[in-house]
Amino acid sequence: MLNLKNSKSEDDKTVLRLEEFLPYRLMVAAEKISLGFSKIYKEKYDLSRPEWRVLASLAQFNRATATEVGAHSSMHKTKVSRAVYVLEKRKWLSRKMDDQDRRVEWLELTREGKAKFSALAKLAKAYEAQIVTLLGEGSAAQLDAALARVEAVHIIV
Amino acid sequence: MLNLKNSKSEDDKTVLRLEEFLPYRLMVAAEKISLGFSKIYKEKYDLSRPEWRVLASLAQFNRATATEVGAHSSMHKTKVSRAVYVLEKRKWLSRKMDDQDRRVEWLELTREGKAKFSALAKLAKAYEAQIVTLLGEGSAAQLDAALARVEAVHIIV
DNA sequence: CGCTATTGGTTGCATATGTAACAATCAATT
DNA sequence: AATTGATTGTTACATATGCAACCAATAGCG
Repeated sequence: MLNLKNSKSEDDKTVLRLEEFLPYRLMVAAEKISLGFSKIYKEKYDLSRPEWRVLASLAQFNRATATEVGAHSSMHKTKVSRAVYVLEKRKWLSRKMDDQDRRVEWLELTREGKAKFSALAKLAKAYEAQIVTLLGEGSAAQLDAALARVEAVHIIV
Repeated sequence: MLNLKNSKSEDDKTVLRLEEFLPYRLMVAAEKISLGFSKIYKEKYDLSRPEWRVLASLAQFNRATATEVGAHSSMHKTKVSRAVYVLEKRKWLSRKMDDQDRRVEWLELTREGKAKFSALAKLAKAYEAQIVTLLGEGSAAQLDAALARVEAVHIIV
């Protein structure tokens, strides 16, 4: 029998529709969802994304090293270093050298940094709630579950 | 996990866990999934992401303007412009001025460009298949459906 | 027509980023 | 103690990016 499937163009491995390609779709979706909130912290608090992430990490940890912040927020250490520098200049965080190991410095939000973060966290939750509403609870739960799977996956390449 | 319900102390609006925040999770997941494939086209074909997207778009359209490519691949026109320049230099695509409207130029992959894309498309499909396998068909379908919802949503901010 | 507005595409500039190299410090081994 | 290696964080450099300004060409409209 003839293999009719092979003659169909949809099976051709050399054809690919970008708008159906998972890495592309995920990236576009992520940029879309992130853009909305980044506008908020950029316009209202003049923060970059790395700065926002450092802020959020320190709010969680109370006290952490730059390495820990980077691990927690999936950022390269140079990004963390630069974001910390800016936040320190703005007096949203303070550094304190470790007594035992003088390579590490402990980062901590100042009172002002904590206050700013609290306000921002409210906006973040409201934004997230808006997204969930727009998606619908069902789709949001689906996305949540799918993301958990992606997070658990180990890609070898 | 998304906190869809109003539970106990976790619903303090001034507290936020970065690793549970949807925009963050989506972005990290997208970077993770995209990184694997970008390594392939960077290392094997010395392509940037914008270049890869232009290549894929032109392979689909056969013939398109830079504006069309940008719309199709979600890229700013300057990114498209620069990617087109590089691909033209490498003789992977050719430009031809429109006869009617001399502002627009039609882009088309050369024979070489098409050949390179065909090879790359195979790798792309294989990569995507690997991701689907790793996620499991169920989670992959979930992700697919959730992404479709995200794509359909209109964020107001 | 002739003026203005719009569109397609490029480029200058300032900013953001990753890589690699670096300084400083600590750990491990001899 | 001295040497070697690893770790923490910063910085110089090259590249990538978005924004705004720009040029060229067309469309709209009086």
